[in-house]
Order: sequence, then C-alpha cells, then structure tokens
Amino acid sequence: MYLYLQRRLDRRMAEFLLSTYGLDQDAFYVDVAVEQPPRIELGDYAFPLAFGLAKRLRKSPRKIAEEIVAGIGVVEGFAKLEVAGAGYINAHVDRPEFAATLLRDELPKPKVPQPNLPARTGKVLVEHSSINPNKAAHVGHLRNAILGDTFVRLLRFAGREVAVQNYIDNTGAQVADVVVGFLNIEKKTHAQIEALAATPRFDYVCWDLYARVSQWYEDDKANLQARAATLHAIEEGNNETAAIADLISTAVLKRHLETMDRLDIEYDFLPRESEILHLHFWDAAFTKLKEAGVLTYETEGKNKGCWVMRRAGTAVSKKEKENDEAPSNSAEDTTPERISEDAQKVIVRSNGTVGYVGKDIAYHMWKFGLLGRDFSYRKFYRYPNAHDCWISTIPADPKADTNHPHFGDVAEIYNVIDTRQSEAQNTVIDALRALGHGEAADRYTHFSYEMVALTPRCAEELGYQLSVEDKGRSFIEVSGRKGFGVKADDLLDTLIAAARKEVDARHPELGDSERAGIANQIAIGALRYFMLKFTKQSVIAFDFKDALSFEGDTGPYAQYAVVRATNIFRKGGLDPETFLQDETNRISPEDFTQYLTGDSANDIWELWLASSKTSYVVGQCIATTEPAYLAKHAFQLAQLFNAFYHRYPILSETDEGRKEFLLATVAVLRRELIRVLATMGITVPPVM
RNA sequence: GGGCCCGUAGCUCAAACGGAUAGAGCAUCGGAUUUCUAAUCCGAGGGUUGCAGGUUCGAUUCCUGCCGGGCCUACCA
Repeated sequence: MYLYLQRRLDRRMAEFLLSTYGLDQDAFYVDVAVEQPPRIELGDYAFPLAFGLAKRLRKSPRKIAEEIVAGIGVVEGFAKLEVAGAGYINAHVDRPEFAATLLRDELPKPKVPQPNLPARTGKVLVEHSSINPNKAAHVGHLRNAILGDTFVRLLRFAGREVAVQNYIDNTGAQVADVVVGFLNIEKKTHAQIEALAATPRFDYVCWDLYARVSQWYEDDKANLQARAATLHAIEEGNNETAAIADLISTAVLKRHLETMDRLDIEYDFLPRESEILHLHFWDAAFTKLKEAGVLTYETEGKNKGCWVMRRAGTAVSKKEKENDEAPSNSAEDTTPERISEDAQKVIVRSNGTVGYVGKDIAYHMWKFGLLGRDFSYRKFYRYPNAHDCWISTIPADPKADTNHPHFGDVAEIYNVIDTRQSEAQNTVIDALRALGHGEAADRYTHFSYEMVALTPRCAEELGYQLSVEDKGRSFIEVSGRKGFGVKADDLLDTLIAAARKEVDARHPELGDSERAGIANQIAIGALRYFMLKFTKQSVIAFDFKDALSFEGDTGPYAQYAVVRATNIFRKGGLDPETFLQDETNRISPEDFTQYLTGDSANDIWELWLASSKTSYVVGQCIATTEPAYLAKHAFQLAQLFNAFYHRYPILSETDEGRKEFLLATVAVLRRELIRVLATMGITVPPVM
C-alpha cells in the first residue's frame, strides 16, 4: 500500500519534470522519495529532489519545490503536497481513503493503468545451511539457516516460486576426520558405529570426536596420513571406509534436519558432493571450461602442471598488462593473458584431481541448467506436514525415484554463505561469465553475511581457557575443529527452559503440554529474531545474556504485542479475523475522516501508516538481501502498538463509532504484525 | 604485500539510494489513575559518529591519507 502510492507519486513527479523542465527520465533517479519525513506531522512521503535540481535549473530549491507542487496539482490518493524547509516536497496521503483501503487489505483500484515495474520471473533457488555432516550444528549455522529460511519466506511473500537446497559436502576432509576418529583412534567396528549413529544426539558424539582428531593431528603430524588415506578411500567409493563415511554423514545430516525442523526450517533438496563426483559433473564442466579458454594450463612456476584461472578480485597486474601489449597482441591472438602466480586459483591440481572451486563451478552450471547432466533422486526425509525432502543419488540406487520434482534449471540463485567464502563465490561467478553465461552470472547472488563469534565472557562460561590477548578482544571466532562453540540444540534447549520458567510463573492454570508449546514458540521467536535483528555485515558476538533476553528489542516483545491485541478482541467477545472481514463497511468514510484528521490524530495515524509498509519493507529486504529491515519493521509495529495500548483504552470507550475505529486500528496492525512475524518464521502463542 | 569488511552513547546495535534535531534496546536513576495481563508504558542522564583532509546547498553515509580491529589470500575441503 505504502509502496503503491509512492510509485504513483514518483511517476507523476517524473512526468512533470519531463514535460516542464525537459528533464530526461534517465537524467535523475525516478525513485526519488525518501522514506518518510522525520516527524509524522510533516507528511507521509518526502522528496528532497528540488535540492539536486537547483544548480541545473539555476533556481533556488524552494522555488523549484513550489513550482513542482503547483504544477503537479492533485494526485489521486493524496490530500496535499506542500513545500517544507529549504525545499523539501512533502506529500500527505488522503488518510480516510488510505485507511479504508488498508482495512480491506487490497490495493486501490487505479483509474489509469499503473506502470508495472519489470518484475523478475522464474524459479528462484535459495541454498543455505550447507553444514558439514560431521558434527553438531552450532550458532553460526543457525545464523545461516535463519537468514536463508527468512529470505525464502520473503521471496514467497513477494509471490516468487522458490526451491530450497542444502548442499552436503559428504566426501570432504571434515567427514574423513571423524571417520579417522572412529576407526583409528577409537578402533570401532562398523556395527559399533552403526549402533552409535542411531543414538539421539550422535552429532554431539561426533562434535567431541572431531575435536579429539584435530588434537591427534596436532600431536603428531604423521597422523595426517590417516586422513589422506581415508579421504582417498571416500572419494574412490565402493569400500568399507566409504560405507562408514556415508553412514556417519547420513546420520549427522538427519540430525541437522531435525535441529532445523525445530525452527520450522525445511529443505526441498539435498545435493551431495558424492554425486557430483560419481556422476562426473566435473568432467562435463571441465570440457566446456577448456573449450571456452577459461582455464589455462601452467607449464612453469609453483603451479606447474595445474589448470588455473584468475582469482576473483585480482586486477590485471602491471607486468601482465605489459605482456598483453606485446607485439603478438593481434585480433586473432586468442592466447589467454598470463596470470601472475599470486592471482592464480588452482582449479585442477597437478595430480589431476579437482579442487572444490571446480566442483562448485560444475554444480552451479547444473543449477542454471547449463551442464547437460542431472542427479538421480530419492526421498530422504519427511516433515511432520508431509512435505518430502529429496536427496541426490546415483541411478543404480534401488531407492532412486524417477517420479521426482524437477530441481535445478532455475532463473535465479541465492547462495547464503558467510563472507569468508566471497572470493570463491566470485570466482565461480567469473567462470560462468567467462563461459559466456553472463545472464546466469548476473542472476547469481552471493548472499554474504558475517560470522557469529563468542564474547570472551561467553567463552569462559563455556569453560574455555582464554589467553590474556583473547580476553581483551570484543569477540572470539568459534572453531568446530577445536570443539569451541555453542551447539544449536543446546542453545534451543536453554532458550526453551528460560521461556518455560516465565510461562510457568505467569500461567500456572495451563496444562503441561500447553505451557511447553508456548515456551517453544517463545524460544523460537527469541532466537529467530535475535539472528535477524543484526545487519548482515555485523559480526554477532554471541552472549547468552543477550540471546536469552525476552524484553525490549526481541522476538517475544513483538509476539506479546500480538497477544495483547488478540486479548482486546477476546475480552470484547470478538474475533479479530472475523472483525476484519465483517466490519469493513461498518466504519463510514465520515468516521475515518473524523478520527484521522488533524494533528491530534497523528499518533493513531502513525499505526495505520506503519501497518501499510509491509510489502514495501519486504521489497527492500529482497532488493538488498537484508532481512534485518523486517525485524526493524516488526519492532516498530510492536512499539507503536504498545504505546497506543497504554494510551487508548478501547473496551471502555463509550463512543461506539470511535470504539469501532480503534478496534479496526488494532485489527489492521495485528494482521500486519502477524504477517511480518510469519515471514520471519515466528508464530504467536495464544497467551503469554 | 594484495583483496573485502568494520570502527556511532557505558554495553549491543540502527540510521535504503548523501537529506530535516544521529535513533533503539540493555544497563543506571525516577515514575505509571489497583485498566484490554507490567514479557508493557512514560521520563532523565549519556555523542566532537576512530583521526586528518577533500567533494557540496547538505557527509555517520562518497573520495584520499592515517590509526585500530576482523576475514580472505593452500596443488585442505
């Protein structure tokens, strides 16, 4: 709604500037509005564009603003435009009309067709989580999964078709290390490992073992030979070691799915590295990469015998440029430029094996339907809601199911991976572009975010010895290798216990399972909100004290606002949803005019205006791949509501017309807050 | 050495494309008519936005340099 009117006004501005000043639409930003003036009484939209035009038109900003306001005249849906300050143009919407439309939850019917922005179409692939299946998930993985899942929800809110993938590196060194731990350190048999894998928190067993293996390598570097041998056996396949690796990684993967399911995070497909290897995705990609001249074969230097490409972000060096301008620089010279050694990324090693960037290039060609090969599929995990999660397999697998959904071959992809992988991600994008798939490269977004670290205090609480240096830091990086971190399930359990304590104290009258359910919703609300309130590029220094807070800028605060809104209706003998449907016509335009006009109505009007912004905020979140705006929006709605709640008693209101209006205000805000929270993956308990 | 990111109140963080008086939460202190439950609300104190320049009507935001911090920079995945 908010966005809708903004676009209408933007368009009118653009038309006016073109016809009056002859300013080309390309000559300035069409999207010229700032969000909102600093104070509600100044209006609902602000345009600072007159400042920018002042020099160009050789007039004062104030004069230009006045001309624009006079020239544009009446715009449908708006009450007035006015000039403020040194040249701001502030627009006030027609509040009664706006509110009536918002209450009906529909967009105004335009008398003239609206210009449709070129909406992106086609299927979107979001990949997130991608946890190594060799140990329990930790807080860092939670941030990834919550960001990813929320982004999925945002895209779906915006009407996009989305497929969710979780890439499983089941053949890497990390899985190999745990295999080494079971076989070489603990000397366990296949059967013993199998029995252990069936235990409820097998991932915790692996967590500890993985840390021990790392220490074992530290103690004697010769032990690393065990890793190399194991890794080789796993990649080879069809042997006992590979079978054990598969057993372990599959069991841990199931645990990860269970952990994420606790947070309402689901996946559609789990592509595994083992299939990328066994189905020879790389061979297909390698052929294309060589044909396109993307890779060069090094015949000398430290990377002699390797196929390399230019590392993303490395500029062509001076020396390379000089070589480039050498006499042989003719049109038919297709010899790729020499890449300096520092800028070389090894894709294929001198022993002929491919590194992970190479595999990733092949995998991403598959995502865009450019590889000419496909996985086989089988069902792997069924969620309580009967949704099936599929996993990759080989055609020979008896469980392979040809009746599978169509995966891959998408129009657009988002990879939720932390910022440490930026260079690798950009190298894959560069490879796609160099292959001639520029359009795919443009639709490849690395959804990059900063890591979760621990505060020194938190680390000490967990029992870790810190150096003096570490104690002085603002945060300490988690390390799976050292077993240093907060496990996801532990955090959830702690949150649930803390929420349960509050619920028990407040609602002793409720049954046990009911209280458990509420505590669970609150814990998830707190956790998901916590992970979303920080902007992506901010390192989260995790601390139990902050994460366990249920007051102020938190998920439970927002949930509580909804509960309170619901309570008003319940005590009034009404159902808020029914009220929205039935009461639509009961508030007359005259009533809206009466209760929303004038500066005295500003504080209530603010609730309506904020309620109208959901789709606007969702758009911002998607465009900037920044879900934090959504958390901000939820907080603003909750905050406005709570202040309103205190200030305006509703059920005791004697003026029936006004009471209806106040109820409508609550109903609309409640509806929007529930929507926003749902998009964040947060549900609202019946009572709190 | 090269690349990317960060530095804002005591603490943790906001401030979309440069915009109007830099805002929240926590913590501290002081309050809220026995009301639609206080997981709430109201108020107070707290800022030279790391430093120095530059660009312009306007800079927390853009540019340059410096200081401090983080991550990446393996023929490991």
